[in-house]
Amino acid sequence: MISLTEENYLKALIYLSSLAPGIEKKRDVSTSELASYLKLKSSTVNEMLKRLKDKNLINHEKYKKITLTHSGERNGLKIVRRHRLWETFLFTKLDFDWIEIHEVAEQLEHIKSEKLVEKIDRLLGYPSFDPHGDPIPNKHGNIPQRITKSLSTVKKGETCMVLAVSDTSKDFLNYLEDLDISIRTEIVVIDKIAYDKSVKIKIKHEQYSLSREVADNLLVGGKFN
Amino acid sequence: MISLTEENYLKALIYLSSLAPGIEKKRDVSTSELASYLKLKSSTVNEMLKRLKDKNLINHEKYKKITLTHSGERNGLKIVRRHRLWETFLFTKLDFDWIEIHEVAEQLEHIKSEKLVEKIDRLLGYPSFDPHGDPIPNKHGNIPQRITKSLSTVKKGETCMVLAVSDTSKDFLNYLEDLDISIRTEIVVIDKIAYDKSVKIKIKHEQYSLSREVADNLLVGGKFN
DNA sequence: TTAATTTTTTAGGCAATACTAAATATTATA
DNA sequence: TATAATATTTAGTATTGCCTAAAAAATTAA
Repeated sequence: MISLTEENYLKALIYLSSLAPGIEKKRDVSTSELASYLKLKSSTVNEMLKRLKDKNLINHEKYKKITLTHSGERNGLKIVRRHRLWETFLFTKLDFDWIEIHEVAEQLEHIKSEKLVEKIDRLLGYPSFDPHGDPIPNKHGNIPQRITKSLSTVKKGETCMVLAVSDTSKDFLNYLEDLDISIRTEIVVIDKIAYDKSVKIKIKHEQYSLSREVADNLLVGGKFN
Repeated sequence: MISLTEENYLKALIYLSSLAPGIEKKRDVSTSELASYLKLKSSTVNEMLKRLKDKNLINHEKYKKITLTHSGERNGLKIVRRHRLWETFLFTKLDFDWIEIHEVAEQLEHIKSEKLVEKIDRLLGYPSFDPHGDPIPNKHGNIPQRITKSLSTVKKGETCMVLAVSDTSKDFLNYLEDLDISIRTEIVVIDKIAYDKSVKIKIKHEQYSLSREVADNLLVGGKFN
């Protein structure tokens, strides 16, 4: 039996080792990195690492980096799956805002019932991506892939569609909401300013200028991707 | 902040003091009664009582009975509300069996989000009764009333409708499922056997004989109640 | 109404999960 | 390479929520 707290550690390890933006292939994670991500002290994390190792969920040698075992990865992905399915449910079935869904899903993801997850999955029509555009691992732990690129790389004159964001902070999501940008929003790149790498865009006949930082964090695909 | 464990104590107190079958008006609850209901030791319960008292959720004097404060009652009813709304959701929206819904709802009832509960309530069309026929307290803690009587009290020849059960054990629910009896099932009382107080009934042209015990635990109302 | 029984409370422990402070190991820098 | 800086581990503490065993109070019964 994996406790709620242990589940959160596994989820954090999955995120830091594979899912965080910019990670190409799996990377090992340090105790302090995990501690700072979870906002806990290293000593606390260290103790938990012992327990996770005893349960064969991670590999960890004294003073070395942490990697997930097969079982740890499988269990971690299960939690990611639940989290993203619940987010999708809250967004599409209960009309929660894009911004509110995360913290409720943080709780719902720990509900222990295989059947419940499968029923929700079916109710949603077996979605591959959540409302943030992130892929939902299937029940076997396979992660659907989709080709996305940063809005910064889109050429002048091209039209693209927002598929995901690489920053999910409240500040960023709120800003996007102000701009009326969400998943599946169509964006036309009108101009690219060489000086500060900012981008002039058009959304439904409204023009905006996005800073380089914002453009970097908007992941887009072809219009019919 | 009320912890998950504290919520379960409050829910148990609401049940034992007001909601358990056969309770007409509120009754005080003893430590040992609560302990045995929660399958915990009296000493454990005793400690928790101190915490609940500190939080002004119960009244409790040494060696005396326990009563809920206004705040304790309100909070307890909130949990009952959530439990019954989730049961209704699982049953009507996800096609869970009558029998499976309880233990999943036991987990879901602790999710902390007012908004989620209200959204689920709306999705369900603001139901007054859950799939077991039990009343769902509204957001102000008011409990809808419905006149029900035991099947044992129905006269020979009368038709009635199952509205609730006073035993929700797995054994009993399974037995009802075998008989194809669920909420809103119509029952015609064909005969009442004085000898053992058993009841001959008809459900959709099928005849059965129910023991006194079973008839006692089936709560019915008039056909159009 | 005293004695036996039951209930409640207290005392002392344990596991999970967090903390601070101190010790130790590793890595980086001068 | 020696030292400074950083990371990790250990040791000791706190809280929640559970336990057993024993003491104290209340209730029941002879």
